[in-house]
Amino acid sequence: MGYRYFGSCRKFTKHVSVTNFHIVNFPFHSRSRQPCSFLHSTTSIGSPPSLRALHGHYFKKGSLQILNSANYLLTLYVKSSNLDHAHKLFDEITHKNTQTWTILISGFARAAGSSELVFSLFREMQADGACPNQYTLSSVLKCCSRENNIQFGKGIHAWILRNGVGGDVVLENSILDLYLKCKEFEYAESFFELMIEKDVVSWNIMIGAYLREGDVEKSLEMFRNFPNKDVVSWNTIIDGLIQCGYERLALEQLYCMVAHGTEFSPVTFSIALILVSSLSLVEVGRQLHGRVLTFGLNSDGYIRSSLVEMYGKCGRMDKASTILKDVPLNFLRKGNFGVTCKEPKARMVSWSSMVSGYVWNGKYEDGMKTFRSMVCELIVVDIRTVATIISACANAGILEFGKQIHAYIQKIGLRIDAYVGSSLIDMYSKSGSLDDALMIFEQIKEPNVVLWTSMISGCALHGQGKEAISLFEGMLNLGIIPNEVTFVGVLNACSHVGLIEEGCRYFRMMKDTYHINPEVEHYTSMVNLYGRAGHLIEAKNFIFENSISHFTSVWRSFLSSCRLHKNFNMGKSVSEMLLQSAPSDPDAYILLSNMCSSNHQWDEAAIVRSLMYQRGVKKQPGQSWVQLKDQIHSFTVGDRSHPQDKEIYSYLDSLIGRLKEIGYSLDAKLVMQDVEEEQGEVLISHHSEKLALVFSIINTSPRTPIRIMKNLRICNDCHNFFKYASQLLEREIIVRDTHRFHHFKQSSCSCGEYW
DNA sequence: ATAGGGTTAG
Repeated sequence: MGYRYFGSCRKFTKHVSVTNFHIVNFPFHSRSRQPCSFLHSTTSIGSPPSLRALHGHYFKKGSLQILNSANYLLTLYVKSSNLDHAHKLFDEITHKNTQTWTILISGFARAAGSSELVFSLFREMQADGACPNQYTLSSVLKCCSRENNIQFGKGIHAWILRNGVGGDVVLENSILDLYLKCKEFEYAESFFELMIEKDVVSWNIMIGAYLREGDVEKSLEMFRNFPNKDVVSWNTIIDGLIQCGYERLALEQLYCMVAHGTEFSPVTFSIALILVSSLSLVEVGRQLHGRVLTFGLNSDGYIRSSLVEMYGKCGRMDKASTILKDVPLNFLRKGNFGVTCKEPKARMVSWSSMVSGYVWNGKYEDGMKTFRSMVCELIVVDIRTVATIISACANAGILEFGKQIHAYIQKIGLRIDAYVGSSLIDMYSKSGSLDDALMIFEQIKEPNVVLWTSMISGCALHGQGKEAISLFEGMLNLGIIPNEVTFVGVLNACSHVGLIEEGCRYFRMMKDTYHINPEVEHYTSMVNLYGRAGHLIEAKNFIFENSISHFTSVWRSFLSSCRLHKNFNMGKSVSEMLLQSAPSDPDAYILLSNMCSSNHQWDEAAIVRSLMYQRGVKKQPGQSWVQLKDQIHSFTVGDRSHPQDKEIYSYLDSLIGRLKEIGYSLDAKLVMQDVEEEQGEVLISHHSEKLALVFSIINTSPRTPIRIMKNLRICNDCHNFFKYASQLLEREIIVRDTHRFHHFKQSSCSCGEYW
């Protein structure tokens, strides 16, 4: 498994490491009965055209005024998601009864974006003299809880109390859900306590609500103490744990579920597939796939989309593509309404997972092609799906593709909300175009904390510390409450430009004013802040005062600072700790070895390197890529596979010569001791970013900025090389490495020599 | 008729 850029990961880090995770056979029960009986019980009713024929027939006979026939037809329209036709038929019915109103209201209540219609229908219903029953009320309540309309919901609750319709467990569950979704927890809890009859749904609602709030302990306790768990209870707890970031706990619960003898539902499969793909348990994923096929569940659109995502994340795009295209033939013919109404959504998700999958796997051209065929096949994407794709582009740093999607959004007239806005800002700033990011930021009408945070983090990434801070202050002035992610951005911004006092002040503000417990990112940023400024003793004290010496990223940052400030004694005394706590982290060895080399301790550097090889620790191969028109050109060190190979190498040689004339020198010691490369042959002159640079020079017009992405930190020599190149060629060179952007201009770099 | 399946920022 190679390293990839994951949309869900923090910064440009590698995928979660699961090397110490045992792959075991998934303990499915062999005595499984029909796991998903409802798939077989779905009634098969005619397709929409035949419904319209039936409608015409009834209309001619005048039997639409016979309520039973009219209501029956109305039900058929609603069940087949033909809400427009249902509404027209509804208007034709002159004498409506409670059932007529209820069928239409519950139909619209299930659909998204029709809440206003539901509320007005409900008012008309009462004005018409029809009395709402429990079904009507639950439907309207569902609508309220989805739209967070507590006002209208409370009105209904009051109406229920006034009219004494209460006491029904289903209705009370709807009320409970409403208060929980609207975050009125105290009231909801006492309501739950006072419910005379609680069923499994009531418990599931409570457990799900605690998980949405991130209260894992409370929900787990409730879940464990509840004896009558059903499959939804398990699904709720497993999915909730995943959402809260407790993937392993979720997997544990999945195994418990099997041990408990609870059969999987289609939802379980869907959740389980996403879970195993985020843990990279490919083998378990394949077993699940087999199980899905055994049960004939591959016709479920949601399951197919989870399979596409799983294979995409495992790098098996071939498999993902097969699943995307192999829609079972019997599927559309079956006229299975339960499935059809979900199908467009599921198709959309599958296609977008496919696009993101290609991007994650570095197959950008395939990603773009897939996106284009998706548009050609008239698959409508919603705003949130687009956000996912843009986020994948952001992590890959593929500006051109991101721009195309941005253009597509504008073309189809999707309103750019805070969701898509944040992903666009992230995409533009991670692709090196901070100006475009700022432009988006200014366009968004309803900003939220995520939007501000993406802009702040974008500035931090480009070393624009002052701008990040003024944005942050502006956000506070608007009364937007920062969260832990916002502070990561602010602290990073401070550390990138050495604003120690401000950084310390914001760190205190985070703890004291906003009561946010610092996480490893905040601590690392603080250590970076002190270390970069040369306050190594403060950094070390900070590490011990906060008992954060078990975090490897903290030591990594500290070691970088030791190297920067040439404090070798300090560096060596901590590097052992780093090696101990992270014996399989290649960066630890490289940092230590580089530091020894810089201090002319060649023997020690060699020892560190051989230790690394002995322990089987492998450095991830360096890779740089640039985008030219529609194509991504990717290079590894000493790469000779590019069609323009000869041209690139001869230009590179002459460029090295010309740069040497203006002062560039290749540090011989660095060449000898360079451990960035493990191939034995020293190829520092042919590092991937140099190849990418030369390729761009050859293929683009003079003076246009060059943007290069790299999956590792840029090395000392390349950094130096690029500075001279920017001077000689009078071009701006923008390099994104794993930590930040470097803007090379007129022989200097925006990072101020610290990275 | 009530609960559960992909959703932006580190």
